[in-house]
Formats: sequence, structure tokens, C-alpha cells
Amino acid sequence: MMFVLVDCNNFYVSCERVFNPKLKNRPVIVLSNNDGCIVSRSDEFKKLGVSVGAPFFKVKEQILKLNTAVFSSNYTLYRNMSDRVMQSLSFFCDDLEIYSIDEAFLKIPDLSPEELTQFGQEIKETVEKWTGIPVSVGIAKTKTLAKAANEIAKINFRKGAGDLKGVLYLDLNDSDKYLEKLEISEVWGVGRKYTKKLQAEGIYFAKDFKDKSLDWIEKKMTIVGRKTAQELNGIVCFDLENNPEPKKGILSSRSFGKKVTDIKDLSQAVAYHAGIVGEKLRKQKSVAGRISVFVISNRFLDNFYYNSQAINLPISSNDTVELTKKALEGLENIFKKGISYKKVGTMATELTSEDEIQLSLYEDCDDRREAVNKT
DNA sequence: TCTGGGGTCCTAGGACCC
DNA sequence: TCTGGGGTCCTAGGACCC
Repeated sequence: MMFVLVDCNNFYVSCERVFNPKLKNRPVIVLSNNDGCIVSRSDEFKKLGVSVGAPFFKVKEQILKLNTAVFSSNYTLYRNMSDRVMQSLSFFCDDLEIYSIDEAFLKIPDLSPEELTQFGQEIKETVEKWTGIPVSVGIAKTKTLAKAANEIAKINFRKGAGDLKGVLYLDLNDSDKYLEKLEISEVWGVGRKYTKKLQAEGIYFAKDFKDKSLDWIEKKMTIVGRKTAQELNGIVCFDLENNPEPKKGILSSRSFGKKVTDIKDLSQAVAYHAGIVGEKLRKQKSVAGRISVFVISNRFLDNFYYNSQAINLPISSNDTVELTKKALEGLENIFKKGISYKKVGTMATELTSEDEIQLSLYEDCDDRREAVNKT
């Protein structure tokens, strides 16, 4: 079997371009809540080293110089476009995992290298024709290698080399020639912290990592790192997950656009988030056994303050009134005067299905009845 | 003063992903 | 002046149990 990773290029930017074709040849930036951070940017900025997550104010000047179109994010639009992309993909293959809003894995049978490459190109052309969203395709023996292949195809395309045309099948037999050029930080599962750690050990490229001893890697990076290394060697450790379990936690949070110090303002926000959480719970037919609330000050200033509290519910619930009451109780316990708060959130965990809770309520009744009968 | 061995469960914290 | 939001998984250490 082979894994195919289809990844939309600069997804939010591409969505905006679909609805406004004049933006095709113009630099575009999409910003987060409160227009604080960059969440998507066109290729011009990738080349300039403007990364996702960068604070807008720091790069604003540089960006506006280029006659850039700047957008606040419009998640309804992006969700809608995402659905269309995923639908197009399901046309090619039923064995499909929607990994994120702009990425999906497909699992397909082994074919010859030429056929695989052709398959990838067909996917790319079709999705672009049907949705207007440009994508890159990576194909390989494991998810981690498919991710790498996709990344390499993207880099190649951006450099204007163009020989891959946004599609790469990474054959296990000559993976080294690609992996020796792929920065370790680009490997799926290796983030900022591990990149530093690994570089300190002289590991700069995916190939260096892949050739290290597994036990050594596990010691440094837990079992997760071990699996990543195995996957780079073609051993499948992460299979397709196309039967998603219901979510294990549901979170709603938002940062404030201005200074907030008053518990009244915080309470209002916490209640709002509890409402959102309740709504999401009811939508997926879950109830929460635990509700937590957290507050956080500006992490870039001194006197950084973070605190959180989790409260167990006597009976699991998805009722907004109940959730709000408990969340506000929690807030009172962690509120500290004189702090300038930047963000609050409410989170539900220990989720179970609505049906189960009803069942257990009946069971309680039965127990009680039994107890009564016995006496 | 000496003070077992093994198991489970829970939580906080740290890493990662998009 | 201004730094997103929503998730997952793993581990260590403490509490508790026999």
C-alpha cells in the first residue's frame, strides 16, 4: 500500500484568491483574530522568511510595501472550500483521512513509480480544476515519508525549479538523495525544541536522523521519535485514521483586543466560552465530566501569570447553565487582582456520549430500587 | 535506627500538529 | 501600542492500594 498526502498550497490565501481572481498575481496575507498574527501568506513572503505565526505588527511595514492585500480570516469560507476539496478527493479513493482543514491522506494500492506519479498529477489537476485551489501531492510507503515528499515537491515548486510540478513519489530505493537535503526541522514530528536538540548532536538533515540508532532516538525523543525514524525508513507506524473517534476535549478561547483587569469582564468572557463549549458538545452529542477554565496574561511581558482550574461535574453534562456556573466558580478561584489579562478560555474534558449518561442515570435508579427492595 | 515490592490512577507539564 | 485558536500524545511523579 501507498500513502498519498494532498496538501493545499497557502490554503487561506488560495481561498481568498478563488473569490477574487485579481489577487492571483498580488501578494496576499491572512491574519488571525484581532489581526494579531499571520496565519497564511503567499509565496513571496515564504521566500522573504515571513513565517506563519509571525506577529503582524513586526512585519507590517515590509508587507505593505509590496502592495499586499491583507485579510482578516473568514473561517466559514475556508471551511466551505475545504469541504469541496475533500469531496473532490473522495472521488479518487474511499480510503481517505481528513487530517486537517487543508490536508488529507489517501491510501492506495502499490503501482509502478510512473503510475504513482501520474496518479498524483491527476489528483492535483482535478482538485485545481474543480475547486480553484492549488495543491501539492506527496506519495510514499509511510505517512511521514509522504509528508516529506509533499514538502520536497512544494520547495521544488517554489524555487521555480519546477521539474516536479508539485507532485513527488518518493521511492524507498532512492529516498536518500532527497532526505539528505531535507532539513531536520521539516520532518513531520520534529518541532522547534527537538530541532535544536538534534542539531546540537550534529543532526541537520532527515537522512542523518533516519540513520541514527532507534534506541538513541527513543531516549532523546520518547517513543514518538522512534516511530518517526522508523517511518522514514519505510516501516509503517501511523496508519490511516478515517474513523475519527469523537473529540476528547473541546476548547473555546480568545485573546482580548484590549487590556482586561476586571473580574466582571473576565466572567463575561468565560460565560461566553462556556456557551460555545456547550453548543459544540451538544452538536457532537457528548457530555463533559470536567470543565476547566484558564486565564493568561501577556506572555511577552514580565510578571507573566497563568493559572487554571478544573472542576469535576457531579453528573456529566452539556448544559450551558451548568457548565457556566462551574466555570465561573473556577474563575473566582484563580482570579488575581492587578493582572492585565490577555486571554481566557473554557475547556471541557472527559467527554462521553449523551446516550451513555442517560443509561447510567437509569442504572443509578435501578441500584436504588434494588437497595430499597433488599431492606 | 531499621522501613518491600508491585500495581493503578491521576495530574501537570512538555512536546508536537495544523 | 499591537504576538491566534484548537487539538493530540507521552512521561514523570505523587497518591493510593494490597
